[in-house]
Amino acid sequence: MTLQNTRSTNYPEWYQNVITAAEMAELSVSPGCMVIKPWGYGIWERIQRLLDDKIKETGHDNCYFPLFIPLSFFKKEAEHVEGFAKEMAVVTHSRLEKKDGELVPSGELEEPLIVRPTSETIIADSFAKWVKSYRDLPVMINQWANVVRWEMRPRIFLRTREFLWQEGHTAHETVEQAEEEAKTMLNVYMDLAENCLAIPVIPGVKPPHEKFAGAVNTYTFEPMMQDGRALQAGTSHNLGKNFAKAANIQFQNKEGKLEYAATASWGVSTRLIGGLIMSHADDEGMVVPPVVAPQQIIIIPLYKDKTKIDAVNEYAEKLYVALKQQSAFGEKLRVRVDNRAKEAVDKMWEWTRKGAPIIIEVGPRDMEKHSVLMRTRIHITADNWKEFVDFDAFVASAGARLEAIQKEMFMRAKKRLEANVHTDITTPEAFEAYFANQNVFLERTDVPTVGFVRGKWCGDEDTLEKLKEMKITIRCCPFDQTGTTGKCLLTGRDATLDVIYARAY
RNA sequence: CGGGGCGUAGCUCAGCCUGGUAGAGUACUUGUAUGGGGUGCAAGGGGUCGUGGGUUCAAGUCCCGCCGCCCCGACCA
Repeated sequence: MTLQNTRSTNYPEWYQNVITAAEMAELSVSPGCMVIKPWGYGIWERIQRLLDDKIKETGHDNCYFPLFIPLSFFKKEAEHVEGFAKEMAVVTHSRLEKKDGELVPSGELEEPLIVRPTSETIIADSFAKWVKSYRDLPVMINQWANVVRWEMRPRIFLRTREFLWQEGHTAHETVEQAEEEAKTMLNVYMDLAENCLAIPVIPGVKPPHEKFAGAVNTYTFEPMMQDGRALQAGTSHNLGKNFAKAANIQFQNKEGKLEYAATASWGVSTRLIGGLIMSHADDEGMVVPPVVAPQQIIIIPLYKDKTKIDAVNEYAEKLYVALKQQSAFGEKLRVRVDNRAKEAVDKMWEWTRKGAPIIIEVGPRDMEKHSVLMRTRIHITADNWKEFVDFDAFVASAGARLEAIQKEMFMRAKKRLEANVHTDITTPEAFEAYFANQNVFLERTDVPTVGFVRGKWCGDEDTLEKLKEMKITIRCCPFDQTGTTGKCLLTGRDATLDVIYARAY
């Protein structure tokens, strides 16, 4: 089976095809929710493990807060509730009763419970109990959890009603410290994106109208998908004293005076997997960067000569054992022998669709030559798709090969990003003409493509309406501001702020 | 919540106009010939045709109600 749609013919359908073909996830019978299948969940587990280490290295500890949050908690921070009110799942009853043969909700709760869309409010409430003195600060915690946002138009991995994420929450003595925390964690995320997921990003700060509801500053990194759209992959917020005031997180400072703490929060979700797909997958299916691949090397024994099945199995096992002792990226290799009772060629294509970085086939011919047949996923469409490599030479080079694949994947994506951030659009007319085109696969040459535009923004109120009209968003104000004065791309007025304009998911 | 479309095998769909034994491709099982770039041939298993009612000797097909899903809008840290 090849994908029904390609990136060129139908990009959104192609995305769905990849997920199905790679057996990463499927839509559940429960509307708007997804079933994450082993290969997709395996990638999430890799992300979890790598990020969890970084979270702990930066001084945070894991803990767990309740799924249900009393409705009243959301009344405490006005902006916050406004940001989430339209997508909350509300629990109003505690049991079912049989009435006229129908099961109907009964036992109405005194106070409705919200299924957490995010946990700032309930965690702030605990922080208020935990923090009495400046000696109790900072509090630095993280939780791995599921959250629910009742999205109207779900898209698998990108926008589902329930998704998995981590949310870090911290409390500090000063707003400056909260600010530093937010920036530190943005750097952790960028490290994850670039060095683990091989996704280059543009970091920056969100403009005021795109901030997290209730935040002082929201930091973000914005990768570019293969159709030139941006995907908000992770954010980090300096919440200032807003949530502390709402939840009454107060402490006595060194002078003995009561002061409100400053808080920060940060999160990334399973949406990263959507970003991974749209950054790396091709028309043959998924391509997983070696660092996050649940299995990095797949060994497929060839059984065409039935008299040699045992010998081939033994040969495959020998290769497996040898590879398991090798390392890449400072970890032992993850290798699997696929000896399921399926045709070898079917297994080979299955792992191709799943995007395993290296697929090895071993058969009687290889045993004689003491070699293996190697194929790297990122070169699947090249002419020299297969390579016979000496057994020992392959074992010795396996780690380095995976590291080279990781690097090449990152460079490919970086090249694409750099080639599609346009800085030569300087007038509102040129801006409108550019975004009049649709977002399509960036490698198409038959139609205009659309990427990011980096240009000036005056920040005036009337620009927001125009953005909405054009369905363009300001992704971020990049950290590397030029400081020059130019014309706002929306109004033509003088402006000095550089921003990234793009269509987004 | 407005506009449009669709519910038939695990999946993609035909059959409906013009009522008369439930179909194809694919996937799955078995056999066979194959086998290092996606096999060929043969046989087989799998369906309350979304749901409730109506018309009829007879309903997947015609009529009415309901439910669900998809697309376009609105909405979307």
